[in-house]
Amino acid sequence: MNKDVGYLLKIITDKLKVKSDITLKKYDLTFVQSKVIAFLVEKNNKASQKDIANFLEVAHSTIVGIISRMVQKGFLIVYVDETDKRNNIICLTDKAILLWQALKKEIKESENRMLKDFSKQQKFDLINNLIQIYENLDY
Amino acid sequence: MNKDVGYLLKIITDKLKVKSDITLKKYDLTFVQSKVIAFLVEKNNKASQKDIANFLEVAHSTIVGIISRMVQKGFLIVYVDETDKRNNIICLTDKAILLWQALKKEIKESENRMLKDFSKQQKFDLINNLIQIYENLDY
DNA sequence: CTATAATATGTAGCATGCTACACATATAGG
DNA sequence: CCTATATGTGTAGCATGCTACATATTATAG
Repeated sequence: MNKDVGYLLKIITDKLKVKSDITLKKYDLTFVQSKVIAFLVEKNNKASQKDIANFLEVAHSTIVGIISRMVQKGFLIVYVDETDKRNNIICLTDKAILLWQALKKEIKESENRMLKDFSKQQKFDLINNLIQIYENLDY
Repeated sequence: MNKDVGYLLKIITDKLKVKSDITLKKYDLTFVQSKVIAFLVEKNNKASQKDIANFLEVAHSTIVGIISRMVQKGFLIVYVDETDKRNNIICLTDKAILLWQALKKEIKESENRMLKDFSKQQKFDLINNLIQIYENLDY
């Protein structure tokens, strides 16, 4: 196996996405879509489109498609913020809220599977290393 | 910052791709395309389409687009293997070979920037942890 | 030899990322 | 108030992933 870190990160991320998409298919959700629901739950079911883009750290144009597909499937509702008409406000539908407990379990299990047999210290070091790499990419 | 490992891996990979694409734009190449050239150099400038897909660990259908764009731009030549007509054989053009030294330097620098201030031991542990995560995803 | 299985590639359709450009709405400075 | 700037969203066009299906070629079993 090639041990270049950039390469490893890429193939892990691809694989994680494929595996997660398979797991989440029974809910009619994708990996990224599940992250949007998790974020909205955390934010008490109300966030602007921009907030979601900031959380996922993607370009605003990327979010447009993700949200519109989730609206299409009945997971989200979008309305214009009347106090600042530039903002789209995004909320979960009942359908999404009802899914949350099961979804939360899947997300936790996915993380546990990924870090199977990692000690607390190893996890801590790994996370710090990843944050360091993320920051090193600000050049 | 959210410290979920799956999330960290994703945003690092996205950022690495964006940064690399900017760096490689002067050669008219993308991150993935540079990996194809690196692989072909390593393989003495001859590999099947399938070999490249295996190396990048992507579906065969993904490779079709990557190779055809690289052929379009004059970096690759494709011909059918006469000893086994199922295989497409891929080679670098002179244009790609002439780029290689500069490209190699960029790839190395990218890796160094990413792991700036990591000790040898830290790098070693990180790589082993990543390999472990990759294997844990085989469930 | 011939039928079946395995292997390699191609195509269609989709999801998720990006940049570049356009437009609407708010905010701030004069 | 009005103009310039900042902020949020939308669209177009592209690159890179995927699955599912189709086709061509080779290998293998009977």
